[in-house]
Amino acid sequence: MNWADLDSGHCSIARAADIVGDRWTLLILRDVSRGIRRFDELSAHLGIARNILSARLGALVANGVLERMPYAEEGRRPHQEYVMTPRGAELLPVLLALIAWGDRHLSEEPPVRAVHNGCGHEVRLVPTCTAGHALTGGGEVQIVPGPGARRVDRE
Amino acid sequence: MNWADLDSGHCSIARAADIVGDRWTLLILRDVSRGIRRFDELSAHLGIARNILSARLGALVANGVLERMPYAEEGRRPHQEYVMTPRGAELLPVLLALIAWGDRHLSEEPPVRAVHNGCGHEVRLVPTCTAGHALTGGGEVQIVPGPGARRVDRE
DNA sequence: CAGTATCCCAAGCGATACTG
DNA sequence: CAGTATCGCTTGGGATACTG
Repeated sequence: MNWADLDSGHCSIARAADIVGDRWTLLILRDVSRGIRRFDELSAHLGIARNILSARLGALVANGVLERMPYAEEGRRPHQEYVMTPRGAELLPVLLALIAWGDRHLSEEPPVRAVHNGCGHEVRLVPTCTAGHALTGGGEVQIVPGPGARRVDRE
Repeated sequence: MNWADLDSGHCSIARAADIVGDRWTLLILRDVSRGIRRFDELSAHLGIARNILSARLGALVANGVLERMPYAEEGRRPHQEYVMTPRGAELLPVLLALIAWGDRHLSEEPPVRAVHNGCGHEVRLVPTCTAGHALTGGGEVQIVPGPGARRVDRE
């Protein structure tokens, strides 16, 4: 099989990157997942322009990653919040992987940590082979085409 | 502690996204990790403009993610290859996480798979708490500031 | 409070031509 | 083969003002 014939654009990485692969989206998801959920809070914390934030939130809602919900707590004015959908919550490993790499290679001390809600201990991503082997992480993994791979049309 | 006071820009996610968070870089790393390592091969497979590819490769080398190596196999003209550094190899979990999410939510059938070199079985990322709890993945993880977090200067 | 509406700039990108 | 050099377009993004 010729690797070079596999359509690069239909790869899951490419598709996922189309949704979360811009300068702000991952940071929005980080903030939402940590409890910053209102438009003005996000705007202030991220330092993002309001129109851009609006566009990003709209796209994330359209892609089913976030959901926009009206909140009405008693004694306060009602307001909107953006919350993770299940699909959005499943993006967490992406954030964890970036945190792990950034902590290890770009900082002396970790600026953020990921912790288990229950016990408060740190959470790591352990690459595990379905045959049960734990992978230590040095060139043991290879990315190969799956059943959904497409070939590029060529003559 | 006031979450909103933590400097969003010094987060590891933000720093990592500065390096890998553009439209092409993750795809370049995917290709390099799968054995597409020469300039023209990458250019052809990705469909990226040559000047952009040049810029991206240069940045990745500058950031210590890739290394540029001259290759001289006998019988063939010598050429250049880009190979993963150890630092680059540690980005693999990011790719795995994106693949997992994209496969699950953006495709019917997985266009790419990650497999263990030794046994050929699929590799998954299992979020694991250092206390030993395996996490099933529904809202059990929280992102919190670490020791290296900085506060924003405000009056 | 939660956005839209404008305006403008800069970066990213694609296409193409050229070079050691 | 492995890039660099230009050019021009298009998008992302910042700043600001405005609205229900």
